[in-house]
Amino acid sequence: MFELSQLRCFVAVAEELHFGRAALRLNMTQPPLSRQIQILERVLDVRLLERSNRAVRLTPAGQRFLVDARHLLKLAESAAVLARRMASGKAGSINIGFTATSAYSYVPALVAACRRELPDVEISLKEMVSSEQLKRLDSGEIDIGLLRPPIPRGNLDAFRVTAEPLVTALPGDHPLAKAAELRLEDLAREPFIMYEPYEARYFHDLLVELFSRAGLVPNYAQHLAQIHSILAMVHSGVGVALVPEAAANLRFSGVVLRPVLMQWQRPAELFFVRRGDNDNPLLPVIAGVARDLAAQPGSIQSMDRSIQ
Amino acid sequence: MFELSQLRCFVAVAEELHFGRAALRLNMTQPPLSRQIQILERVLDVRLLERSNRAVRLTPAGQRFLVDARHLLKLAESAAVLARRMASGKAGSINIGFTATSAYSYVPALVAACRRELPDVEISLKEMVSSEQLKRLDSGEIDIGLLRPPIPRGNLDAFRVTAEPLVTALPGDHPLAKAAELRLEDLAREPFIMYEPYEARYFHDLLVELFSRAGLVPNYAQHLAQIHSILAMVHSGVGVALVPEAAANLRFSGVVLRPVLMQWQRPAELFFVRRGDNDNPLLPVIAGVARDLAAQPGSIQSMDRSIQ
DNA sequence: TAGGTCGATACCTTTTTTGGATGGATCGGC
DNA sequence: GCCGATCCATCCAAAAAAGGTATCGACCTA
Repeated sequence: MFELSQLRCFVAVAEELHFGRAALRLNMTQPPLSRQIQILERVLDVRLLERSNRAVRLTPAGQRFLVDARHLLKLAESAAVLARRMASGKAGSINIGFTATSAYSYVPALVAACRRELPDVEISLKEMVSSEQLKRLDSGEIDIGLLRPPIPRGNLDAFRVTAEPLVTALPGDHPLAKAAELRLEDLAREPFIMYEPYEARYFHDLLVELFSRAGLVPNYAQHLAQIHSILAMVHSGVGVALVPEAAANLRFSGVVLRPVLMQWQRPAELFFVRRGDNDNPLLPVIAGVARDLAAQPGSIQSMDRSIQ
Repeated sequence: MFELSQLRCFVAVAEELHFGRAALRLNMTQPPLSRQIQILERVLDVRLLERSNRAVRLTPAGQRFLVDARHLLKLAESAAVLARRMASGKAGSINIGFTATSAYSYVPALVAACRRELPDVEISLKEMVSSEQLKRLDSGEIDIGLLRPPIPRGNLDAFRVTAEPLVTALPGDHPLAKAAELRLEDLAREPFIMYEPYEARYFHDLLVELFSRAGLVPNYAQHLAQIHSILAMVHSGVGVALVPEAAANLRFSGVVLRPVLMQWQRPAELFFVRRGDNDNPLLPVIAGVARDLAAQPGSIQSMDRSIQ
């Protein structure tokens, strides 16, 4: 089979229709160029150029082959460029897992930043609970997890990307909505909408500890896993709830969010997690983007901080 | 830039994930194979394979490059195949000029035969008068001319493909239509529709000589260039005409064709003409098809010989 | 017919590639 | 934990390929 260097020789001769000038262009002398063309013709078993001692011209097969040769050279070049881009993490594809709640704050910001800074990167997003993400990280089905603690020891690299305070969600016409700030004790007296202990284990355990440390026993009206379901219940007057601040992005009409005073506080944390031995060259680049984004909290935790 | 041989090396290693086996497949030993891969990686400035001393695996960039490498090799192969096919005259494109009258008989048969025997050949047909064809043959705009005599001396190769008798065209209700066969003298007494002396010079000159040799002076009712126009005039009762037998293919209703007895006969001839120095490899192949077709007259001169 | 042009060829030099031998690292069995 | 096996990388001498100079031979021009 022929080689790409021979194609370059052929294209030069076909364009110059003159071996001497083509050789000049290729930074070589005429005899080896003649030989390369001969080898190419012998390998193909096709006469590509008609050399009539006074003029060089393309045969019909040569004309056709010239098109293909140019095409091949162009493809080879772009394959090299693409490989370099992928190796440097400027292109490629990556699978990201995220929790349902992170979709209200961090995930859109991360995706937007990646689209802006890495336009040729294909990001595929999959919503799944934290434990599922850990499993899929291990199996390699996702490259990045955006998940809640706890993060098990092992070959996982992780860093925190958001830490949001919890705020109270209550119906707009609720008496407590008039206050600018609530205390945890106020909530314990109201019917309280709680997180599911399994599907929303992180928030469930967080609130359990919160109330337990404050010595309060809330009045659970309902258990739900999804924040939007919880806000819908609040809206219907079923009770009040504690939700991460980014829930403001849902703009649930008729529901107001109020800061809540607590003795013992712990923010809702989201971690960027990846396997230490994942060699996808995009990973360090996207991790950098994710870290930069986490460093400027204003733009992340809540895309619109006005709490109505 | 890299070479195709290096792509073949890379594909083999990527598929075997084992340098030794890949080298075996490539009919070489392992050390040069290792080096070729290293050269490829250095040229690209991209790590394609992760060699962990116990296992070989593709990096993400390598995975992507493998796709492109396979694609390039496939394209190179098909470019070579196509060049060979074109050189052998099994593929390619050819420009054919033809006269208006030949479109009723020989041209469709030739095109059909080419499509059948040379399915990958692209035939472009251009109708033009014989003199125009000679000009375009000379300039290289057409490769083949299907034209009427005379054919000038020069670097043209030509052979006759059809020789059709002239037949009389007359209205179905004409008194002479009852006869199975007419004599030329019968026609000289009728209003006669004649060919244009310039645009249809061949037929004009042919008929002029015909009548002159028979010592007849026809009564010219009208001069026209195109056979279908002439038949339309016959249909309208403007007069009678002499047309090549293949005009039967037009199936002009209300017009009948009758053989005509002549002392001095000359058929309407059509020639396949090409430049001697045209190196289109399709030419000899198509000339062969054309010659074969000419050798079986039944299928050509008239696709439907029944003269109504 | 002499001089110039241009691709092919001959021949030599340089570079590249090849393949056997070997090195070094890792894994598995005992 | 040692030993042998496996496997890729490296070294080196030999072979092959490519490149360069000089020259040939055909052809065109003057």
